Amino acid sequence: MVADPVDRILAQWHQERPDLDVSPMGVIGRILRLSKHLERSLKTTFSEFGLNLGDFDVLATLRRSGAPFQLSPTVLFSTLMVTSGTMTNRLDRLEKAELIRRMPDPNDRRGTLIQLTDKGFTLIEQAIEAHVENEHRILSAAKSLDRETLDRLLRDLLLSFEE
Amino acid sequence: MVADPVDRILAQWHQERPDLDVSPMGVIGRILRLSKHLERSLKTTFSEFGLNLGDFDVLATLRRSGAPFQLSPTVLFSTLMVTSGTMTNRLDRLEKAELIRRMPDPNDRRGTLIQLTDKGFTLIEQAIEAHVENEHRILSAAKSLDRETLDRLLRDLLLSFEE
DNA sequence: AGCATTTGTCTTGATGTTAAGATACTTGGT
DNA sequence: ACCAAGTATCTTAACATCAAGACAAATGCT
Repeated sequence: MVADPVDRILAQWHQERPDLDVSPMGVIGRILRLSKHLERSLKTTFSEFGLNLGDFDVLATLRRSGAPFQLSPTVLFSTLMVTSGTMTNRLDRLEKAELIRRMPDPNDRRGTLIQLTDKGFTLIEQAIEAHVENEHRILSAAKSLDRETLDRLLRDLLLSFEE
Repeated sequence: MVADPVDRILAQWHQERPDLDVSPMGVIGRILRLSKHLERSLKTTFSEFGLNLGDFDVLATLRRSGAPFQLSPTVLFSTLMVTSGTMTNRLDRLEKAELIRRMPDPNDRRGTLIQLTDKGFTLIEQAIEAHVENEHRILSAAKSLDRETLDRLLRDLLLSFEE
């Protein structure tokens, strides 16, 4: 077995605090570290389209929601696990770039509907293709990875948070 | 099989863009989303000790490095995957809280050694126990999770970034 | 030994995120 | 129909992070 940085961390803790059962650090530490690597990789692709990760997420969420490509800010910020203030900020930015537009919600005068503009649609259509290609490249670097099993186990864990 | 949020995202993309093979989004999306959940959970514990995640990481790295609990800023920021500026900022904060101290590196006049103070040692000693306990609680929420297999697969993937 | 390159740390300015709260509107109970 | 409670969005201020670069000291090449 080849050791990774997390194995070295576990070995240090075992040395220093043999009384602690640090085994959960394996799974948790690896997920946290992987997400740093992943965000770093993904950023590169997004920046080619003038987007950061958060802005991409907003556009992609609108795009995959299907025609007419509109969702409320509340749906967006709760889907993406950010605060409402963060979403206001993102939407301001995207609106200024003319990638989305804000429209009054006809059914709720408090509400707003966020819609992809044509420009936004065209951009995310290209960005998602580059993004998916990039994701393929990233995973193919782990040659013998059993992706299906990993997927299933991650789902198990994720469901323990989401239900 | 129970669907998680990522399954729903994949289904939407399949509907909207059947031409794209979005399968890598499964693994990658879950890792990113899990890390958000995890960071949220871990934060709660750290804040009981007046720490944020980054500060905890610095103290824990020093603690597990063993006596005399000192490392250079460069070792710290490269271990923790942050920029040097971020580390300066964290160290300023921790120094002001008297949890670490900066000492000149006797072997390199450009360099600094960061050392845990007694106060820092005592604090991280308590925090790490609460943290590990919290991690056990988090993982035990996924009752039938095959943690060993998940650990191995995550290591496979992590190694593809770290080598 | 001398000089160009690299390394270690910090500074600066910009940016994205958050928590807390303000405001306007809607909903549900009586 | 009224009103309390809840909801949708935005505002504000504080904060952590980053990229770029400044500076001093160490290293390595000739």
